[in-house]
Amino acid sequence: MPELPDVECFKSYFQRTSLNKKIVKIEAPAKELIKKCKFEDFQRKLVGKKFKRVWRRGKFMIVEIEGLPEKLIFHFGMTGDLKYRRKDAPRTGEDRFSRLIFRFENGWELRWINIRKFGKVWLLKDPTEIPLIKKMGPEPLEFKKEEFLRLLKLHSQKNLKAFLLDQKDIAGIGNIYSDEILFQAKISPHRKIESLSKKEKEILFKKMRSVLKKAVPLLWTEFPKSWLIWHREDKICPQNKNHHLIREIIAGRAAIWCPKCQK
DNA sequence: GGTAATGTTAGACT
DNA sequence: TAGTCTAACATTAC
Repeated sequence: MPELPDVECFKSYFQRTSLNKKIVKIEAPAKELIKKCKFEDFQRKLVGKKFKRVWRRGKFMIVEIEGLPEKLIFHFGMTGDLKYRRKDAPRTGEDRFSRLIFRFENGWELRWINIRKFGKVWLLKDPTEIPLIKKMGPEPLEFKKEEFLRLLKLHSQKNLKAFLLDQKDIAGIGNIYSDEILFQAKISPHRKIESLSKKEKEILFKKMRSVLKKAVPLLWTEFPKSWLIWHREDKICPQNKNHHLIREIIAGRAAIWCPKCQK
C-alpha cells in the first residue's frame, strides 16, 4: 500500500489519533526492525513522551517528539499499515503482524503493522542519516513543471518507468502509481526519456500530479473506475474492454499496461 | 509446492 | 559516470 498518497494517509491518521498523548509502554515483537538503536534505548527515550508533530518525505513518515532531539522515522515497506485502537479491543487477524505497539495513557494503542518485514523504524536526530532520505529527489506535488523538465533532461538516457520509480529522481512514486500515471498519460513504460516529445512531457507532468493528488484524500476503494488500478488482476483495459492489459517486468518490477492505449 | 507481492540495496555488467 | 539487471532480504496469500 505505502506509496506517496498512502503514506500521506498514514500521516493524517497518525495526526488524528496519536499526537499529544503520553506513551506509557512500547512493545516490539520484531525488534530487528528498529534500526541503529537498541530496543532498550528506544524504549527509554520514548516512554513518558508525546508525539508532537508528523510529516512525510517520499515514502517515509517522520515524527517529532516532545522534549527529544531525535525523530521517529517509519518506512512501511510493501505491507505496512497503522492501526489505532483500544488496548482491550478484540483481537484481529492483523495482530500477529503488529511489529511495534505504542500504548498511550488513555488506554488506546497505535500499532505499526508490517506483514512482510520489509518496513523499518529509526530514532535519529537527523533523518538524512538514512542514505535514501539524504539522496531523495524532490516532492512531485511541490515542484513546478520547469523543475520536472529539468529532471527529465538530467536523466534523458533513462527508461521512463525506472525514472518514476527511482526515489533519487522523484520522491514517493512506486510500482502501482507509476503504472497508473503512465496509463493515464497514454505513454508506454518502455519509452526512454529522450524519446518524449514536448507535449508528452507536459502530459506526463499533469498526470503525475493529478493521479497523486486525487489519490491522497481517497481510500483505494474510492478510486475512479476509469483507473488502471482496478484491473491489475483481470487485465481488462478500463478505456476499452476489448483491449487486453499485459504484465511485463520493466525496471525490475511487474508493470501492467495497455499496449493499445499507451504509445 | 510454486509463484508473486504497493520496496530498497548491493554488486555485477554494459 | 549512467543506466540496467539480478539477487537478496522475510513472509504471506493464492
